[in-house]
Amino acid sequence: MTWPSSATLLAPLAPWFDGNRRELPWRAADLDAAHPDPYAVLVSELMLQQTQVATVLPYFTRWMDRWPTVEALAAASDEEVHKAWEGLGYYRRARLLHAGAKRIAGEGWPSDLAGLRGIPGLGDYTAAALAAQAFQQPEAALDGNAFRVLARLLGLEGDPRPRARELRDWLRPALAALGPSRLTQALMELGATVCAPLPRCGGCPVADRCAALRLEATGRIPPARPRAQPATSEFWLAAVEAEDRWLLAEPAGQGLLAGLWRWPSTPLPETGADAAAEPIGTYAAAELSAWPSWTQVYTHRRERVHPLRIRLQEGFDAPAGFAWTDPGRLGELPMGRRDSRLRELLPQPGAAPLLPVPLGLLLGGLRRGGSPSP
DNA sequence: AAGGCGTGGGC
DNA sequence: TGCCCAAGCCT
Repeated sequence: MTWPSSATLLAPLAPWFDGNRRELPWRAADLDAAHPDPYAVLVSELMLQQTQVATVLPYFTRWMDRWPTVEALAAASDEEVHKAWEGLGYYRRARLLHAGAKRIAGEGWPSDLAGLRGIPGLGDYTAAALAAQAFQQPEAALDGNAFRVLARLLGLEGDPRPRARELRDWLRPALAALGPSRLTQALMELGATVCAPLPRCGGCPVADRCAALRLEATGRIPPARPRAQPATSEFWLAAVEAEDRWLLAEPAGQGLLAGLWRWPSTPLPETGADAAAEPIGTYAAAELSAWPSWTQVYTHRRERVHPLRIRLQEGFDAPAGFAWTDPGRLGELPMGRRDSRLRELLPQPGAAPLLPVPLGLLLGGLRRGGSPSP
């Protein structure tokens, strides 16, 4: 089918956005000029990948306060970058942003979309978002919001993402006519606040021309994406203390919780396994206590976490991949939510464990240099 | 190219 | 409680 002209169809979005936009710290006041701080846009875009605005706001403010320029970020250490990202999730973004800042600090900003696309962490969407919002180039940034808005307006059945090239070509005249930065942000803002998965069409400036609304198909367009719900597995998560130091797994280079410090952990033994009965032996735990468990949800895993504190009378050499850590440094280490949650529990009194603790398994594995598990 | 990668909010 | 989703990217 033939679509109407993008500039005509989307024209009401420009005045709507000028009158309804949220004030966000990375947004330029003047939407018709080049952005005064492309670095701010870069930081915000990386933080906003798969993350809601409300979650990002405090992180963004702290980040820009600490590293106000791309050069400042380039000079930061990996550990402090991860610490500043702590709790935000998808930590690879922090490493990619750090790497991207180093490149930009050394080589300057790329002048076009292809150059931006080559910066670590910038995919099709983010590179175009930067080109449009920071540099006023008529590049179409299609994120989940834009895909949803355009799919509904045009009445596209099925997943709109495979039609990205087609949609970008169609969108280009409207970007030039309405302003690249303005239209890019208007599309996303409309998707985030009005044309949400559950839409509020009463407040929509383009409801009069929306194919999905006309067809009463906003519930079907775009279609929801199927997701697998993995089974839950159970783990002990152990704060092991000896001679006033804590045993921690050092950051891994890849995989779940890469770049972050973790407490030792081990799966709960199968019911009836011998491990639970294994003697503590020479480890001589002076104190053993537990806190209530919780369910830790990741994208592709669910863990039932049983937090535990073990104080030993004597230490032992940290196995490969582990390190004994001074209490004063504990708070400086970047951790994921699971591990920071146990760190926060430490000052609180625990109780006697309700489940049999496989101390032999856990400590034996550690003493033999078992690989750190996430 | 399908799956891995975190966390919190809304309903 | 459980399920869906969120300004995606990388391999």
